[in-house]
Amino acid sequence: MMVEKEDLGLSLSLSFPENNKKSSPFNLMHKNSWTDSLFPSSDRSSETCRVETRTFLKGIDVNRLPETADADEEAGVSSPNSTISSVSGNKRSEREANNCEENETSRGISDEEDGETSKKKLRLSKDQSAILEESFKEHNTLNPKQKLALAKSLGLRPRQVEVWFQNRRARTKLKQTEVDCEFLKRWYENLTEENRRLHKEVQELRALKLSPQLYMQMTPPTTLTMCPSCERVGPPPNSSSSGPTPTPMGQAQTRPMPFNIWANTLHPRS
DNA sequence: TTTTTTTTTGACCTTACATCA
DNA sequence: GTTGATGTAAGGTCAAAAAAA
Repeated sequence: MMVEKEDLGLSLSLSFPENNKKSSPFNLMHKNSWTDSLFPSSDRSSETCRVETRTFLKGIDVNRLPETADADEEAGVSSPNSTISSVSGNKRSEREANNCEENETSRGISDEEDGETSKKKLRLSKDQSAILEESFKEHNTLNPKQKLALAKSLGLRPRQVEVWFQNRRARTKLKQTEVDCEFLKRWYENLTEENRRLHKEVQELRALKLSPQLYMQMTPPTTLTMCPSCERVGPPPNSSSSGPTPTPMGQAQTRPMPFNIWANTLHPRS
């Protein structure tokens, strides 16, 4: 039984660094992956095969093109728009069935072994995922050579690597959007609170102005200084408050607004 | 332990865009 | 400059598998 779940989930934060720095259609007849040629035994168990693959992969620089990118693999590079996948009118289910067959063959699972259940979806192994993740950290896109090399080193088809990267980019972006959204939400809440507080302060000041005697005896409830160059309201000389957190009445409240609110909190966008 | 629900993820489709001959 | 072929990014979707309830 294959239970290889690992938390390779996307982890994004408000302050993560910018660390990141795509076939012919599936050749369904081309079922011999390099894994097969490496591990030709037909009755080898999939686990044994994975262990050996793992051993083999140790020390492989997945971003380095292997010395010989064989012509068959090159021909196997596909794009999502490859003519056969989108024009030939293949039914999805047919393709998936065929792909599965191919995948399992490349993972060392024979057809006889899987029999009727050959429609099972491929699940990348822990090591394959880890290597893909590592590679993604270095480059979130792959040129054809990198894709080919990575596919070869992982025993996958270039198309699979391509798809993995496409999904990874999409899901990273989605996750980042959620983070951005959460940040904006908190920002909005703080602004709302600050606005409410300032309104209240204005009301109090107006009330005081109506009674001049009292007004003259009062110390200013708020001491604000204005930056002459940028014309932003800055903190008073003794203020220790920072950020948009609400402060009690009578204390200075400042919220320096950077030009780009993401600048110090989120990754720079391209 | 079994069943149901939710989440994850591999794969695909479509559209838009860029590049090249 | 135009056109067709090709490749990729991005957004959306589906569905199998795994995890959680």
